[in-house]
Amino acid sequence: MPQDLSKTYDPTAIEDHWAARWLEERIFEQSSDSGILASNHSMASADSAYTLLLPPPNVTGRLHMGHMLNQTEMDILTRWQRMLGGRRVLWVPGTDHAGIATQMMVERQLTEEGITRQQLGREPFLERVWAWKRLYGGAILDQMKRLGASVDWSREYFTMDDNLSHAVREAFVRLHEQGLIYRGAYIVNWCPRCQTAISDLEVVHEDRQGKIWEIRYPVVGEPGSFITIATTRPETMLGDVAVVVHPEDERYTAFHGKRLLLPLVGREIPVLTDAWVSREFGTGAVKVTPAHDPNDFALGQRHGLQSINVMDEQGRILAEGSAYHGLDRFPARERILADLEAQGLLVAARDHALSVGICDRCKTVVEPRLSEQWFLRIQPLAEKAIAAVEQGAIRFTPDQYRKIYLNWMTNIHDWCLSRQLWWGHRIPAWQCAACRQMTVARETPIACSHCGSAGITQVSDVLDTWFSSGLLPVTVFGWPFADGRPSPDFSAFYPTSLLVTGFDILFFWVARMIMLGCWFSADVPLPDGSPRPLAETVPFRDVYIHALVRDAHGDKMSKTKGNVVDPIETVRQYGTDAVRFTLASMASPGTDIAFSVARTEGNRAFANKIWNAARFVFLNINRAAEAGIVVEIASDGPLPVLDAAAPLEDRWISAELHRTAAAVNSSLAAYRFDEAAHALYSFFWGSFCDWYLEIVKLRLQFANPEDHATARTALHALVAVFESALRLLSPLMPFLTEEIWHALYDGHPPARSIALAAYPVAADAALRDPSPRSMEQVQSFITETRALRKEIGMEEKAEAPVFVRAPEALAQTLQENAAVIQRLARVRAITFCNALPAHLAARSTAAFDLAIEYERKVDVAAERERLDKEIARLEKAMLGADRQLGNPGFLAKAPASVIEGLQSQRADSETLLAKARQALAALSVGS
RNA sequence: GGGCGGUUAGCUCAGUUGGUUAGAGCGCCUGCCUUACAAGCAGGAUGUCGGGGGUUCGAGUCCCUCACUGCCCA
Repeated sequence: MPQDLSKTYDPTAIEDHWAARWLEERIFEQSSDSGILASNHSMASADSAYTLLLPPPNVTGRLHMGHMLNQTEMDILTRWQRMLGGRRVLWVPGTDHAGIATQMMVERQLTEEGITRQQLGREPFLERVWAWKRLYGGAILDQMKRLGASVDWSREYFTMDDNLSHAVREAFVRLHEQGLIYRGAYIVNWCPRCQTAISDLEVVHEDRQGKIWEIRYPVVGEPGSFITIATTRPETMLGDVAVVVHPEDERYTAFHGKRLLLPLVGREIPVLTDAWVSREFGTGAVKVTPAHDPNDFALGQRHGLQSINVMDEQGRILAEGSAYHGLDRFPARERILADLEAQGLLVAARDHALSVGICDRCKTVVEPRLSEQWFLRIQPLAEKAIAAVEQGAIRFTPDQYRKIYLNWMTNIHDWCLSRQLWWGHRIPAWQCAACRQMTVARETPIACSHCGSAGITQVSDVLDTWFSSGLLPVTVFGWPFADGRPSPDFSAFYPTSLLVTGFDILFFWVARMIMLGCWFSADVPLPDGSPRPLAETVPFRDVYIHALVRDAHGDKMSKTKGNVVDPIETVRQYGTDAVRFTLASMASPGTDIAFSVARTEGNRAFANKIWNAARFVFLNINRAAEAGIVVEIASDGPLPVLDAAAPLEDRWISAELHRTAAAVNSSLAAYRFDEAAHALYSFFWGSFCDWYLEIVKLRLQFANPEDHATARTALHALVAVFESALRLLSPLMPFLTEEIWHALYDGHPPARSIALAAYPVAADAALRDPSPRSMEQVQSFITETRALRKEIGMEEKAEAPVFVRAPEALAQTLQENAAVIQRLARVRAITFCNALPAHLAARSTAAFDLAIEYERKVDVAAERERLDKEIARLEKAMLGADRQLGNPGFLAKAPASVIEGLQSQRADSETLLAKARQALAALSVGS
């Protein structure tokens, strides 16, 4: 006897329980060399595994809707694959140390205590960060656990773990040995607040209203003569080393070779010519500040100019002895402008729209800054990464991201790897105090490799966080290998099957994983010992890029707008299953998700519907038991296929279930989570609950022993279909289905979890069953009868005789299902006749006419309006059909099926039109 | 400046390689506590598929163009 379910569906009660149980029972753990596969292969291979890496959330993070969407999609796919069987399924979780973000959290703490990290010192500071991580770093994974993500928690990693840190060092040293890492002074994006270099990708551009100033630079030795330059950044003039004009700009030909006196500074600078200068922009004369602008830097290189740095790490002016020294860059600008104006050198200030670089993390205006950094020569890696995608070894869904990826990858710049932070993987390079050379080594060296001096110190920079996360697909499976032989995990799980992520980290992470994965796995032999071809070096074979989760109106969620929907809060209100189902049902590839609470509410109602269907099933199992009937619950085997002798509704619902299974399986294979969700929704609600349960009630009679055989068959089919449908729904609503499934088996299910049961797969025989046709006819008759009842104002509970005119075959089907019709349409007797009795309220379809014997209270005006509309619609349809059918081109070229379809539709329209006109006439007579 | 999307019911979105009279959820209107479910049941209304032009026997779907809108890159 199944366990009782509470009267109302309470998601939190069941979800907390199962989330904890799944963890305790460790049902999602997967080893590399054993598992569910009963195979003879001695050597594991990645093709027999379905593997995903969770995009590691920042250790500082809290779960947001984007995470939940991402994890819902991965969880649906892994649960689905796990249930399908045949492959070892592994989903690996972990967190990212998130250099800047984490360092900021701890620095904020220090600020409250009134100290700086510099005062604290590097080692004690790192201790603080680790302490912070131990205390708060697990929050986001705890949230994941509550949501029931079917990851293998035994494999949880943190990017600063010893083994992963060791791998990062190995990767850096190898790249250095391969001559791909170099160090040099270049212009980088510098955040004066974070006080570190940041990558191009971490700079967001904002269009702002700024100004362009025109400033006179006097010509040396020619009083009264000057060039007027135009600039948007006057404060950098302190570092000017030249003024350039276009060589063919006739306005400035006379100035070629002259020298100018740099205002406020008094330094002499040359006038140079370079075709890079745009004659149209500003005055056509540009000041050159190589230390503070990437274009100027390039120009300075071409012309052999000196670079003068006039700003410190915090964006303050660096000009010893000048009045501006120590001023922040923005007040300094005002001061400089004022001074220029006082000297009569500021000739114009115009409004000018410009794009300003902002630090993505702290929103500070980024400063282009000349500094010593470590770079990765990216071209050789990019070539492999391009080839892998062009060869189709990595597929993007939606495909448009392939183009975006290739476009970025072909225009890629060398990667600045160094960050001026303390929290992260410290660069394994030591500088010699004696010879200034760098020693790059796997193990901490004791002496300079160039001059042998013991006076070496490790560079203070750490590596870009994305360097370590880019290595994850190889490092989580054990690379580098201790004995040079690939680890069992690597052989079993690399390449991984799929990466699910958002487009926002396409370049940050996806592209870098492809580059680093292809690079470092290239010399790892395949499990059979053969060399690894490019297609097998990829970190994943498929990339599914999902969209952004927005608010219900399609606006981006943001704290300032106050429209952020907290997933955990929403889950508390509606249940994880409802939120998951909502996200899945809206996850159409390439389209952002407008997350709606109303829709979530609707999906909680869906969960509630299934809950109550389960209660109905259980109620009947219990009633049967009281009558001495024990129902054997169909095991978790394949879907039931019913033969022709079975009752129509059983065959119909079985066929519907098979169709749904086919739809869900093919939809999930194509990442169409929305289609899978819709198929399940309409099956459970539209078919199973609305029709099947109502019909099967007729046969579930346990009072009289003579009904028991019928009831037993009905109950058996009901339970079999319901149990299979639960398995079909399980990947999308794991908690609800787990709870009901266990209850159905009264706590003794055939597997520890429904997630370990078999996934339903459609059988061709069931898909070919013609029974749905007859069932649809019965449904259509019931629906028309109900509509007619409403039309004539019949009370809900009233029953009345009904008359039917229908072709022989249809009449027979209706006759066979008379009991069903009587109950669902609430009619008394059904009389079949050749002509309907006159003056009864009637309705027609192309297939049949029906009339109800009831004192009609027809709203004549409303009915006339309905018929008028109907007639207009049919006339239009007829016209359209006639136009096409009268067109020789159509008849000659269109497929026969289309022509036949249109002809029969035209015939139907014609019949209906005649009936509608007749009804309209009768209405006039009757009123 | 370069590139990529989007525009379908009141709202948020589906709509496969062009093919019969364009769908869903929510919302709305009407009537019902019909013993699984009022988080429910039954019935109902709602679209010149952004505008214009073209290709085709046939266009929401393909092409051109305009408008509006979003994103990415520089």
